[in-house]
Amino acid sequence: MADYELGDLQLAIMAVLWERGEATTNDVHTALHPSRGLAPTTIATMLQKLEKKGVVTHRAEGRQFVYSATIAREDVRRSMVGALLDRLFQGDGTALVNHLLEAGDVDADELRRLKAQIQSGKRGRKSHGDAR
Amino acid sequence: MADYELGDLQLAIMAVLWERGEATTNDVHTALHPSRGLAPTTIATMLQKLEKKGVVTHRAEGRQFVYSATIAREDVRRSMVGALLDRLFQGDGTALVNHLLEAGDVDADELRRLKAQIQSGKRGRKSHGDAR
DNA sequence: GCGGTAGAACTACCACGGTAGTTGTCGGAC
DNA sequence: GTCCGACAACTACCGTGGTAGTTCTACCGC
Repeated sequence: MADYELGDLQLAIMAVLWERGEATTNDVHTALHPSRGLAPTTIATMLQKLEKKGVVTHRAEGRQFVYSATIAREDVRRSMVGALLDRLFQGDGTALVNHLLEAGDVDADELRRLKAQIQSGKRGRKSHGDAR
Repeated sequence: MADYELGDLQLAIMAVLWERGEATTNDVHTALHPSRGLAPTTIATMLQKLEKKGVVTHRAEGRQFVYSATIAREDVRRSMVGALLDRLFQGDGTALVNHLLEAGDVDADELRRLKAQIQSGKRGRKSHGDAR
């Protein structure tokens, strides 16, 4: 059930991988450069660290490495949100939703919409046993 | 607008301070010992680090220090939830609520309750312009 | 064939959370 | 007055995210 705790840059990199399926070091660097302006070696190093950690793998394609995530975004979200929930809200999810409302990160309308969506069947199971 | 990023132990300590208003090193240690079994010096060191960071202050009472938080729980929540939101959900609060539902951290009933509560007036101000 | 270049590998560093031992000090008990 | 105990201060150390320079290597073009 692993407990993933990724840092900021790590998540940014993972995001690229999740969005594209796979990407070379260069792809990731290019994608992140505008917003972070990091050296390519920094990305490469991070990718290596992520690999040592087991959350990404690579495959060689000619001279370059093509990386891809080995864990699902959902899994990371689950574990990180869970950790935050425990640490900051003593595990009380409702308190978090409440906070989100207070902070204006979601508004009541969206909540309403969400609720409606839920009731319209799409819900019921609780099979989040795992995945991939 | 400060950006608080506290670690696990740090939050546990802050939680004690927030709950009690103030507490001595020993109080904190005693409160946390059952769950974490840490050495008293560890707590003391952490308290010092938190103080250097500016999130707690102390007042001497006899020969011991009585610590108290200088920042509100809400502020920490705001900044940490905000960071998580950006990093993991690209800032989409609704996606987080959705995740919470999927993960079973809140259920639709609670959401309904929350929504009802909101509509019944308790809401309205949205003064999260800042604070202290 | 040779040199340049692209990209991986290796190494290094800093900051900081977390953990704790050691030392210093001050006040209270005898 | 002296010694002990409580507690703060100082110092240290590890792991890891983040950052990047330097080195190594292999391919490509001339």
